[in-house]
Parts: sequence; C-alpha cells; structure tokens
Amino acid sequence: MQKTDPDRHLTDVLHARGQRVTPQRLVIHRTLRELDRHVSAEEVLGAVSERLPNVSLPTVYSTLELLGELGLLRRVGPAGGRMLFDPRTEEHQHLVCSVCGRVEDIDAHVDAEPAIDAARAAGWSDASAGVLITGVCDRCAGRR
Amino acid sequence: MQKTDPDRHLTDVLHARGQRVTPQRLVIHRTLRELDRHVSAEEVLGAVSERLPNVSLPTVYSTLELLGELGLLRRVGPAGGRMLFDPRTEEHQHLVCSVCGRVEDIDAHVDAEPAIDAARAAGWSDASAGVLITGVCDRCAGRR
DNA sequence: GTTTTTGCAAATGATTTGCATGGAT
DNA sequence: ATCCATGCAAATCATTTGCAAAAAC
Repeated sequence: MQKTDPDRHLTDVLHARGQRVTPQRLVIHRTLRELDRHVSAEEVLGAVSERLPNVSLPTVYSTLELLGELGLLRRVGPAGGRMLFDPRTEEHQHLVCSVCGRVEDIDAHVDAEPAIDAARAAGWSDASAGVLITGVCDRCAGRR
Repeated sequence: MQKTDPDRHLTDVLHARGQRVTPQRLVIHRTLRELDRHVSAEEVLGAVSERLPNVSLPTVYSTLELLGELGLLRRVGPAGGRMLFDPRTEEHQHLVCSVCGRVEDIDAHVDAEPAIDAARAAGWSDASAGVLITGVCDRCAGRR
C-alpha cells in the first residue's frame, strides 16, 4: 500500500481546471512535499534547481500562488522580510524571531472561530485566520 | 478631571531613557492618538505633515519603531504590502482584504494563550500573538 | 495550430541606510 | 559643547510585470 501519488493528483486537478501540467509545476510541488516545512520563494528555488535547472523566480512565485489556490499550500504570512509558504497541512502555528527572523513550527491549537465569525458578520467572504507568534528565539536570547 | 496628557507622558518616558524630546516625536505621537486606528507609515506622514512640515519618512519609521518599544503602539503586521501600526490598545483583530488590501477592525476575542505557552516552552521569550484574518471584503466581493 | 507558461530583464515600492546638518540637552 | 535626531538622497530587496520564445494541449 502506498500514498496517493502527488504528481497524479496535481495533474488531475490542473486538467480539471483546464491548466497545463509542466515539469516546473510538478517539480516544485514534489519538492515542497518533501521539504515539508515553511519555506521562502528563494529556498524553493534553491531546492528545485537541484532537480530542474533554469527555473526562474517568477515561475516559483506564480506556482506557489497557484498551489495556494489549489489548497495544496498555506501562505504563512510575511515574516522576517519575506513571504513564507507552508506545505504542511496539519494545524500548527509559527514562531517568528523578532531579532533574527528565524521561523519555527509549534504544535498548538488556537481557536480563531470568533474572529472568523465576526468577519463573516461584517460581510467578508472566504475568511481565514493567520496566527503568528512573535518573540525572541532561544539563540538570540542567549546571545544577549 | 482629565486624561493624562500624552505629551507629558511621552516626555517623561523619553527623559527616563535618556532620549530626546523632539517636536517630530511629540507630533507623531499625538497624531497617532487622534487617528486611533491602524495606519501605514505613509498615512502617518500625511497626517503629521499638516501640523509639522518637512517631516521625513525615515523619521516616521524610526519614531514608529521607538513608540513600539515604548509600548505606545502595536505593530499589526505586514498587510496588503505595507506594515501597519496601531495605537489602539483595546483588544481587537484586523481583517485584510486579499484583493484590495483594505484593512478593517473587528472586535473579537481570540485566545492565543496555548500558542504563547508553547512558545515559552520552546525557550522563546517575550512572545506575543498576532492574528490576522484574510478574506475578501464586501466591496471586492460585490464588484465580482 | 492555438493558448498557456516560462525565463529573462526591468520595474516597482516599501523600508533602510549613510552622512552631513540641525537641535536638544 | 556634546551627542542624538533629522532630512535628504541613495541603496536594498522581495515581489511583480512586460514580453518574446518555448512548450503543452
């Protein structure tokens, strides 16, 4: 028994939307799945380039946006000066160090339903909550 | 009976830290208090310029950072392409429109304690939670 | 063949930095 | 008189955009 092939799934979804299946999209998607952690566009490009040369940053950005629309990716939010994306689907939150910009995962549950409800009540649609914990990481705290 | 004079308070705090009391700092602080809503650096400059000409954007940025350190300001987080600051102290959350970047206040309570605790457990200090609700605002939803 | 994607290069735009002058102490 | 804060101009840097060439359909 094996997990559903990610390439096949992405291929199907793209076809269903009338969009094209390109090597770049497949490799970026597969790479993200294997990294399985929050990443910046630059980091994605670095990892992807080892498998498929000459991929450009604009392609990475547009593919990340596409995967976001497809729900295969979560946009963590701008942190430490750059946008972070996260292929992890389980609920978890992110710690951002205000000194060095490092980002770390934590497993915690934050109930943002009240805010989502308030958004809906205000006439907003497709509301989703992003929680970002800011603080000083252990390394930076120790270095002081 | 009247509220504590904001200028006097800022003056005292600055003196206590051995920092200087400048017209720019006083005017920016007073202006923020009167705006009493989330603002970008540009917006602050616009409002401040009506009272004190020739204030520069770098000064606005450094003063906003200073006021942040003094706890007179909350950094809402990068939203819609620019950093937002908020002089409102009561608990409230922010809605960011993913289409037009507009930001709106909502009064809702989100309990982020579990995440704060997890951060502390991971060895981080001075952790604070930022919640940002992303969605499509009523205007943008209607225009479609 | 037609239309979408890509890669390249250049543009954008918020925020930061360097430095000489002005101002607060 | 000293040293911090300001204004200006230029630098930075992630992200976006325009467009011709390449690839998927």
